[in-house]
Amino acid sequence: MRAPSFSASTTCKTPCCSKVGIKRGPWTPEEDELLSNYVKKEGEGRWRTLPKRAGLQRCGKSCRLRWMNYLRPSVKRGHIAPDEEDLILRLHRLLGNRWSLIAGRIPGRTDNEIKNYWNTHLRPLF
DNA sequence: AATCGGCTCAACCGCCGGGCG
DNA sequence: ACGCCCGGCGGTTGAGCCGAT
Repeated sequence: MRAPSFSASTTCKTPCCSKVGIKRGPWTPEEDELLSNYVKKEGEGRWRTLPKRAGLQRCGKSCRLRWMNYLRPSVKRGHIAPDEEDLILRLHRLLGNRWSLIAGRIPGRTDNEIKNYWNTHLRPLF
């Protein structure tokens, strides 16, 4: 888990967290529920204004990331099977660090998950 | 039982390209 | 034709977990 090492107004320079009252860090089940329900009802997109509409104290990018990587029904989550690992290896040899391209060819896996898997399990082998 | 170090992985950041007014 | 804004991408971070000492 990550604590927002964040002092309200002075340090952060990025657009998405420069506003006070915008939450960062790990998502709670309540937030997941809010986001999940909203996107299922209204569809994906319009991320920047979504948090307000959904009643979330988050920036749009954070909502998008959370939905894309964890809440979307199509994401599989969990252990990478041997054939999936093999696919990742072959695709990476072919494409390099184009994680989203690789993810696009592995059903149910996200670019973030594949990138993590590569960095922690596979890259040390090279 | 307590501490230490390595690893995991959810979530962050900055940057960039494309679409749209 | 040309900025501006947004979403998408790749790289990076660090709290918490877990096994070793």
